[in-house]
Amino acid sequence: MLKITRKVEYALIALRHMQHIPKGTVTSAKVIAKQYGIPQHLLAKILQQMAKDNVVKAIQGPTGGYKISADLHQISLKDFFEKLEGPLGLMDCYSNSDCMQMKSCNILTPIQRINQNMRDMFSNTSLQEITQ
Amino acid sequence: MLKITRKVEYALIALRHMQHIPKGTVTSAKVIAKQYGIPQHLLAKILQQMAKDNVVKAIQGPTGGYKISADLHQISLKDFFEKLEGPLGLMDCYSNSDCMQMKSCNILTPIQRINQNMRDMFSNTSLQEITQ
DNA sequence: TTATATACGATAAATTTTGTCGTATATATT
DNA sequence: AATATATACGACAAAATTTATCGTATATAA
Repeated sequence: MLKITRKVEYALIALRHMQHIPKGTVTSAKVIAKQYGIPQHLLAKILQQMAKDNVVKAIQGPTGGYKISADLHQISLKDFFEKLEGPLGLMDCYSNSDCMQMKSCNILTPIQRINQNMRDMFSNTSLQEITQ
Repeated sequence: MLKITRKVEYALIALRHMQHIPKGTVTSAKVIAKQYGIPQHLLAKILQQMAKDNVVKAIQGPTGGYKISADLHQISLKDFFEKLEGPLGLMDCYSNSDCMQMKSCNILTPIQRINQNMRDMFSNTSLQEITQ
């Protein structure tokens, strides 16, 4: 429970890697995958998704790869997580709301408080802080 | 990602229920399960685990059931979560440490900071606050 | 032209979560 | 004493989610 997924983990590893090489340099999914022991194809897909989300920029062809294109100071961890994994909530009822137990549930309000605390925490942390 | 499990959810629902009935009253797993639409057998097991953890007390036989036995002010949400689900960490490397990528991992330190924030947050919230 | 990279949908494997079943034991009630 | 109802608990099964693989298409530098 309360775990981040490998998807997010791999994304963070890749970002941190790219942040620590000369600016503008391009790195391929293959190189990163090898260096950190990540399944190459899987990492590629994650990078592709980050490219769609305008976090990184993809360059095709040989000598191609990815480089960071966003200002990581401007992206909160919450936004980043939600780009990759969808709405952030301790329970599904915050995104789904088709829970059958809705009317009888007695912990909705209290859980909402914890949930908000968690969201605030991730909102107040920038991607930059993690990958720096 | 970052979800609590139904196990924890059911446990909280049961606790909150017991907190809102006359003190000393006993409630059976069956009654709670029916009222909140929870699988009875599953809830029973969770209550049994909480009994082992001295959060609730079990009374056997007909007219038996469970009642809260601990001072919920004294139990942090972190401790409660860990009683039910084991060590709390964003990633397995905090409890396992047999991760093959340990030496090449570049996000260990940064993730540790987030992890600590999360643990602090749950340490500073009592079960009472949630179930009151 | 070739080699190497991204793009992306389909599918499979693995893991974790969630739920069920059967049997044993305790005990209040009749 | 017999019965009904509750907890106790291990084994197992179903479901859901996460993680990984595969195949094919496209872009582009050399």
